[in-house]
Amino acid sequence: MASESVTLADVAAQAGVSKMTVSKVINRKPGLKDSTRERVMEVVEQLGYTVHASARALAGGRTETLGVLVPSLYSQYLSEIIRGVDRTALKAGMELLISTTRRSSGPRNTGRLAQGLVDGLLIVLPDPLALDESTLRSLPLPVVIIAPNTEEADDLPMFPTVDADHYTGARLAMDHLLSLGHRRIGLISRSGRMSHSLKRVSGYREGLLTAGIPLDPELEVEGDFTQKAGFDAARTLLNLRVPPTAIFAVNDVSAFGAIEAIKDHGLRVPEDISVIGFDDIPQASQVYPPLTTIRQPLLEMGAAGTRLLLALIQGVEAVTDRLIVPTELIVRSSTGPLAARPINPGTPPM
Amino acid sequence: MASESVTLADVAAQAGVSKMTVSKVINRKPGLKDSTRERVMEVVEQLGYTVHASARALAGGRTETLGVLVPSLYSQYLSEIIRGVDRTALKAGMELLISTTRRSSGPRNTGRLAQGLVDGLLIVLPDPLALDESTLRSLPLPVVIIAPNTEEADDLPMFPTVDADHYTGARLAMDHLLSLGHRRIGLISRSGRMSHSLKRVSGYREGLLTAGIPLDPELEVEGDFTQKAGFDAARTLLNLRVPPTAIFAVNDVSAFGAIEAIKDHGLRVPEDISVIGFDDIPQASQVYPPLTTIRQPLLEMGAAGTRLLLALIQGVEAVTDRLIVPTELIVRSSTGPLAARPINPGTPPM
DNA sequence: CTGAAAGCGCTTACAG
DNA sequence: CTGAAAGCGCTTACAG
Repeated sequence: MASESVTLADVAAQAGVSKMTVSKVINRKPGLKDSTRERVMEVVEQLGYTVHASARALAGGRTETLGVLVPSLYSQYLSEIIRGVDRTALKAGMELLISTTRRSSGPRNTGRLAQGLVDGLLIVLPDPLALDESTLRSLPLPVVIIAPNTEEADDLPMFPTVDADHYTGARLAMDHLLSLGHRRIGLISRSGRMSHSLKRVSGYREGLLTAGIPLDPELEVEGDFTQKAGFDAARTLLNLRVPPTAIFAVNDVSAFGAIEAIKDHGLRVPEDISVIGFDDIPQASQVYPPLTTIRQPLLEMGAAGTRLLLALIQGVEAVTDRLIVPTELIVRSSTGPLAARPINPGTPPM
Repeated sequence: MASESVTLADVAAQAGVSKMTVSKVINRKPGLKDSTRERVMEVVEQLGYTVHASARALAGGRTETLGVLVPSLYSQYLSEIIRGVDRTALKAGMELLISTTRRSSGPRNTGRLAQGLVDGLLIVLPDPLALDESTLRSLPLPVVIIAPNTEEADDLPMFPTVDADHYTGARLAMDHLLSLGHRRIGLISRSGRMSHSLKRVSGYREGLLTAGIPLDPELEVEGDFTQKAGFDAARTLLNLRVPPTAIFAVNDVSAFGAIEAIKDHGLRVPEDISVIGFDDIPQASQVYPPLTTIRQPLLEMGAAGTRLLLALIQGVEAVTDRLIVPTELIVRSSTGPLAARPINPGTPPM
């Protein structure tokens, strides 16, 4: 299978020029006769020559490649960010190499990425400090961190970060529900101290308070970002003596579970209960009913982080070290105006 | 940020030995005094030295890294295969570098992977020939293809392939439904000529025929693997004069859509209608009701492909060039025995 | 407009 | 048990 590799020297010999000249042609450098350029290109085609990336990296430093480090490939959330990175990298003529941080891998679990294979590194960190700080500090190349899901983002002063505006997004969700007339609004949150989730919970509470509605601890149920937990949490909410007329789930997947639970309970979405999610993962528009949610601009976050990194690589001073990308309300069909009639016959209208 | 890179030479100088000796320590080669080994390791730790992957690749050939080439990172299907690859690679002490085939990227769109960065390449090809044949032929390194979704797998005689047993899986699904007493079984297929889907359709038809049940074209509705299409297809099936009592969707996502449609129609799963999917994506166990489905052993496929590749790299002759991994019936809660009473009051029991 | 030389950081035979 | 030399395939100054 392994057809022998063709090298620069082979092309040079075949074309009757020096290796340098071939190198210049390959790298589109100026200062060559067009005829020379053409002749070399012909030989390149004919021999099927491709640069040996490692050799180029060793010699020149430039790899024309960006690295992306993710905890896993296991969520659409991450895939979407990577898509944004991919597009922007592509436009800039950079290839992409992706690697996952693995529990038991070699030293400084950044895989091969920090070892001279790429010009810069994008680290996507949805979990609190998946990499330890000393690992981060010793990275010998430009780095940008996307979605640093940690309260202590200030602990990472050495790198620029990109994140979405979770708090404002949650306020957007609450304003939407409030404007539809809902006053009794349930929350499906996430256990633990993920800062994303905490900020969204703050948005929920302050949205309520700002509207003059007192908080009711009964209405806040913990989930864990899974559909199952969303289902269970919604069921708890539905069994309240006075159930909510709307539910804000801090992520879409929980919202899917909530919708299942509501239907299962014999009620309809949004006629009887409205549901709003957060994230706007691709599936959000494909479920039934299509989910109203807060779009977390994953694609843009990937793109913005990439642009930042590209600037760093070129030695340009970053405009900002803490980039916050705005979130957006996406109204679909899972939310609607507060129904005139009470949900449980016998319960007085609120 | 870029703390200057520490090289082999730095370590050698600091430890008072030759570069060769340091190299031997790093690569765990025999023939060194333990005391030397220890002294070098200390300096390595102290200086935070890591090998420059490119330099090693250039000099030695060995990169201790496997490449995975995927069309995108955008499906759980692919992620799951990669997980299998990741695990097996990890056990073998190999790092993983992932890249996507991008429409407008450089020559021979295998990204940087074919350019001396890895010892071997795993290509995951769920779409028919995403890479053209000449690209494939000129790959100068060991290659294994996973899930070659094409009728013309024989067009790729140069590489070993790994795939799941789609036909038998579909037969398993039909046998399950048939054994529950269902006779009128709807199919949600996929348009186009994807061989995965075609094999599953064959399993559906031959399952029916083998049970002595004639085919009814009305019962076969085309989807496109999305939840929305599954929803629509199921609705079509439900509106038939004599609707099916069970539905086989050729992928899980379509099955999710079908379940939505059934609930939306005021019927229950599985009491009124049974639904079985195909793939067993992680979500299948998280939806409500948990989905009965055919498990496509994605993880095992990734692992098997990796083992094959590892063997190729070591120059071992592959045991087989066409590895077919068995599928498995996973019974959960979306299927049940044929109900005694008819679905539509007024329709005579079958 | 083109080329000969040096060197990137490592490993592989080969000596001692 | 340890080391000096050559070379992997490229690019970067520097000449001409």
